[in-house]
Formats: sequence, C-alpha cells, structure tokens
Amino acid sequence: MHTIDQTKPPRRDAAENRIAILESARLLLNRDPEASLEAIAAGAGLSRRSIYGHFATRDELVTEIQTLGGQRVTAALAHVDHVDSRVAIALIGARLWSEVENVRVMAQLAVRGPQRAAMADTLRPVREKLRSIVERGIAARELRTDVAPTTLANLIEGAALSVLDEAIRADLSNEEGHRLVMLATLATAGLSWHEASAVIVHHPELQFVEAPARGETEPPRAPAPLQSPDASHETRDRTAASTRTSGAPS
Amino acid sequence: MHTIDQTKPPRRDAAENRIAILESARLLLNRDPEASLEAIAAGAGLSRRSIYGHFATRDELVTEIQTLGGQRVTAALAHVDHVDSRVAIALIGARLWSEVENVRVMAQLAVRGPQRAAMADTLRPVREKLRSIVERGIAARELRTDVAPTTLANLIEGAALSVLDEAIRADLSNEEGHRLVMLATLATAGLSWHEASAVIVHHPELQFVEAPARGETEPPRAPAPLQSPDASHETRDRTAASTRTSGAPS
DNA sequence: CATAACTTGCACAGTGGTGTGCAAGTTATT
DNA sequence: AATAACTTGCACACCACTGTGCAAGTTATG
Repeated sequence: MHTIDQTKPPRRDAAENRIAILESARLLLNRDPEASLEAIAAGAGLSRRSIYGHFATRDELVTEIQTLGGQRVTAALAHVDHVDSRVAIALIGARLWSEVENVRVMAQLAVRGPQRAAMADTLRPVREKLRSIVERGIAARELRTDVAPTTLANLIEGAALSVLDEAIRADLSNEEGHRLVMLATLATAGLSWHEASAVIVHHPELQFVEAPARGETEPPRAPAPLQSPDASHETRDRTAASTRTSGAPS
Repeated sequence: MHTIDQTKPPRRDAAENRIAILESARLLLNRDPEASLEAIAAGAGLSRRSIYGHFATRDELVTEIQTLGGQRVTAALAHVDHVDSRVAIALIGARLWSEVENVRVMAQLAVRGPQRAAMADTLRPVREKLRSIVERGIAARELRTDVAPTTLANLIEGAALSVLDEAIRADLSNEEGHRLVMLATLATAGLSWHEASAVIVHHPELQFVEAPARGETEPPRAPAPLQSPDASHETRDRTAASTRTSGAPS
C-alpha cells in the first residue's frame, strides 16, 4: 500500500484526490455518520481501494475530518466577542452558520461513533467560550437568570444546531439561515423576538454580507480551503488574493 | 420458529418477555438506533434467538416500538389545546416531557434507519397540530411574526427535542425538565423569559405535578386510552432476572 | 521519455450483524 | 401429569463492511 510519504511532496493529483476524499466524507458523514468507505470513495470519484493510499484506516479519515473541521470552526469563532453578551451570542450563531457543513458533521460525530470522546475534546474550547459569555451575560442581567449558566449554554448550542438542521432540511437561503440562527440563539438566551431584532439591527457586525457563493448546487471542486496541516511550502497559490472585508468568511 | 399465535392468548411469561424486549429495545435504541438484537435480547434477559419467537424480523420489532410510542405520544397530546396559543405550546412541551423516552426514541428513528419515512408518517398528526397552533398564534399576534409558521413550528419542535436531550445528558430532575421544556419552547416562539415565566405562573394546567414514577410501568391511574396488545394488568417487577424462564445466561 | 507516484481491480481474510432449522430443554396451563 | 407453549444453544447461510497483498494499469513530473 502507498500511504503517501510525508517527507516528499505528494503528486499534485494525489493531493487533490486526498482533498476530494475529505470533502466527500464530510458531505456523506453529514447525512449518515456511518457511511461506508465505498460510498465516500464513489463520492470522491475514486475506488475504495485508493482511499487506503491516503488513510490507513477509516478511523484515521474520520479523525482527520474532525481536526480539520475543528480548526475551521475554532478559527471562525476565534476573535468573536463583544462587551454585550447578547451581541457576542448572536455573533457566535452567525459564525456557526458560516461553517454549517463543518459544524453539522462535528455535531454528528459528537453523538455517535467511536470518536465522540475525541470530539468532545475538540469542541471544548468553543463550548468554554460560550459558557463564559453566558456567565458574564447572566451576571450583567443581559440574559435570562432563570436557567443555570451551563445549562443555558447547552441549550443555546442545541438551539443553534436545531436551526442548522432545519436550514439544511428546508434548504433555506444563506441570508435566512444567518438570520434564523441569531434569532434562535437570542431567543433561547431569554430575549423576546423584538429585543432580539433590535440587537441585530443595531449592530453592524451582525449584518448579513453576501460573500460566499453558497446555496446553489455544489461546484465540482469547492474553491474552499481545506488546509492540510503541513504548510511546508505553497505549491498552490490560487487562493492567495482574498478580499478580507471584515468578518466575511470565504 | 414460534412467532406467537395471535388467535390464542399467549402464555403469561411469553407476554411478559415480549414487553421486556420492547422496553429493552426502546432503552437501547435511544442511545444507539442501530443497537444489535444481541444487545437488546441481553437487556431483556433473553437470548437473541428467542426474539424471533416474538418478532419475525428486526424491522418488525422497531416498527412495533414506533407504533407503540406513536400511540403514547399522540395520546399525550390528544386533548391539548387552549385559546391562548402560548399556553397551548407550553402544554405541548410539558406533555412531551411526560413521554421523554418515547419521544426521544421516535426522534432517533425519525432521522436514521429504514423507517424514517414511516416515522414521519406517525408523527404527522402531532406536527400538524403544532403547526396549526403556531399559525393561529401568529395571526393573533401572540407569537413572533418574523418567522414563517412552518419554520417556526419546526424550530419549536427542535427546541423541545434539544431540551429533552440535555435533560437526559445532565440527568435533570423531573420537575426541572418540565420547566425547561416549557421555557425553551416559549422562548423559541418569541416570548421573553419574563413573559414565558408569566404565562407559566398564571396557568394552573402548566404547573408541575409529581407524576407517578415515570418511565417504566404503565401509569396506574391514567385512563390509558392506549391499548397494549395484551391488556393484562399486573405491575411487573422490573429487576432483570425475575421472569426468566430457563437457566440464567452466563 | 523514463520513472516514480499513484490508482485500480481482484482475491482473500476477518468481523459483526441478521435470519433460520432443529433438537433438547423448561415452564405455564389444563 | 400431560401437553402445548415457550426458550435456548448451536450450526449454518448470507450479507455488508473493513483492511490487505499484488499485479497491472495510468499519470504527473523531472
């Protein structure tokens, strides 16, 4: 078997195939966290056999998806904060929406599969962040005080995931998803829908910006960065020029 | 094989074992909707082989759980309504809580497994009811008007299921679960936490009543319009190896 | 172009699950 | 006590999936 040698740079097509596998896996595992390698391979346009050229075992593949997804989600939430806990929460919702696919697959793996332990591990920092914001918000009387902080944080997380699911099921527009996630998290946090609306309207950073081209059918290869952990050299540069206008995810 | 004859009344122990299988299955399928028959049988204190004495196939067993659970949930929600849609929604939440185990297993099966179609079917009446209440509430300006009725109904359902999950995870008390489900559904429906609290406080039918040992045996004093396949009525003691027929498995 | 890198198909071993037949046991019921 | 009802263990066929070895192909790349 040729589990690709990491000391030498891999062949270009091989690198692409590896990414295709990861994308296919992410897609399929979203629907069924126990999708077969056969299916994943087919989705990537490869044979099952060649998956073993990139990943020694199914577990290794899933773990890779997990860490990659974790990185993206963590990155998306990295600089999220605000003096007003309500804005911070809405912002978290919005950022989660910008990473729906990754967030959902993480959620799937967090429940089932042999990696739910590792997954909880990956998600801990994010959850910690939310919890601390919630605590702060409760202390500041910005959020409801009738639910224990930890519980409330969990409920907010659950609300966000619910919306993500619903958004996929009903195939909502990008903008509608953005709006709904914020509304649902704020609602769970204790705000009336009028209050939630006011919070959103008055804060520019919560506004929807049409950056990504999501929503339609997927292009054969997403322009999306699935960054491999080794950044030894930049063999590919086509994503170099980026419009980094504020919080717009690419 | 002896798929028990339905024309003749089955032997008492057989009837009990059948129920034990269903209970074990409901329990295990809650954690893992693809739990093996081996595991289910063990949970019921039987051998895998004897399950086939009661159910011709795994599918048949799952279907049975589905219909039984559907009946209970439907029954629990049968007479739920109120002029005030907010009260109605809280009431639905409360009733769902009173059937957590059943509701959750239904939710599990609704997502995965070959019966998700049939499951959607089973759940339709309940969902219909919720949707019509939501529509009414929006029209009456009792609920938020910034989310389409169908979407809102789905989100409320999702919020309720989230709380149910969280309640199980965190092992909340019966009373706390009751309270949280109502709060979460009302929050999603657009109410602030103060408003939600007010609604709950002012309506006696939303108050928590210490239910008779939820979960295992049938509610002794409920009118129970739900027909168990056998209508025998003695409280069966739950401790595992009580009703076993032959020698204990190693 | 030559070659190493990569993919593929096939065969095979192993695992864990379902569903069945059957003979031998155990137990409720009459 | 006799009998029918039920459970069990075992053996078996069957399926879907993972993981591996290998020989033969294809393709990127220097």
